[in-house]
Amino acid sequence: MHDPEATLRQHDLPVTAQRIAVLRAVSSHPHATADDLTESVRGELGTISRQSVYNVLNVLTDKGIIRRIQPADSPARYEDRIGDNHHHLVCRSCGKTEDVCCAVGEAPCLKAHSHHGFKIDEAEVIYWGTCPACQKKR
Amino acid sequence: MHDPEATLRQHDLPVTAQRIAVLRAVSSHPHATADDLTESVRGELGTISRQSVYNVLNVLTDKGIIRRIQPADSPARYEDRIGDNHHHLVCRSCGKTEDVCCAVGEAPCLKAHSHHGFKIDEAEVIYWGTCPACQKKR
DNA sequence: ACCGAGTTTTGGACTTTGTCAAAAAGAATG
DNA sequence: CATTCTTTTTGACAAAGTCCAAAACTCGGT
Repeated sequence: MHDPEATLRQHDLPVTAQRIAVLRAVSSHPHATADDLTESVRGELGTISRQSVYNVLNVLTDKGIIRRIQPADSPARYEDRIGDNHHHLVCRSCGKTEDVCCAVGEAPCLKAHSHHGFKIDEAEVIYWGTCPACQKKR
Repeated sequence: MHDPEATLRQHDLPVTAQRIAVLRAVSSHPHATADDLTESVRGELGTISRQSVYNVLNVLTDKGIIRRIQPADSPARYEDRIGDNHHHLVCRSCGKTEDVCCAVGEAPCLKAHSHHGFKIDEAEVIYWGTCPACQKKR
């Protein structure tokens, strides 16, 4: 995400300091939670309301500018990297999240046949495990 | 789940009316939420506290007797069917959840190489889409 | 069948994550 | 610049779950 301002204009979104800051924060802290991002934005802007962070994140998510991921037992996390069908690796004990490319060749995970009459539009894969740091701790 | 009582004893869990009822409810209402299950158990026992339902569900989940699934934007759901590595198909608009067998042959989804030093123990797949009923509605 | 020790269940307060709504402030167009 | 429409802010609220202490129950031994 090189130019947050341009990105906003491309999507017909009024440019505000809050949006620019949130966008930058998401970009530089992949997989951060709304809370993490609020912290980060406050460091840059001084203040921002909790609600605004949510507003911005929701708008950006709706426009497809960022992606929201919601692993079990964790608040939602946000990321910049979109449209490349990658998946996630989450640590059960600390929540650390990493990106992984689709492990099984050319996105076969998307080829699920339409089961039960559902119209499938996405296959979400989460690999659960323990991160190196947490492996040491125990 | 034919004999909830026997199942409890097998796992060294004291047998209580609440546990039997919750276990039966999970068995007969696959993918139900804690709230749904509370409803169902109240129909059978008359009363049960909200906390007890959570207690029981947590114990059963810890012991591996039932499985908890937590799709985004939905409260946790519980199921009986465990150990067969099946995945889920969730309707984005109504939350209806169906089981699907691993779509790509013999569980290749579990073969993710250990990335980033993580020790991976599970690959969770959720197929997102629209169920037949919700397709008609719009 | 009863007792006692140790678990469960209960009820109520509390926490976390997020949304709703109305008023104040700010961006963009002519 | 002024107007209009959107955003931001503030504060209340909602859903899902957990924490804690007291009361009730289960189970093993007698």
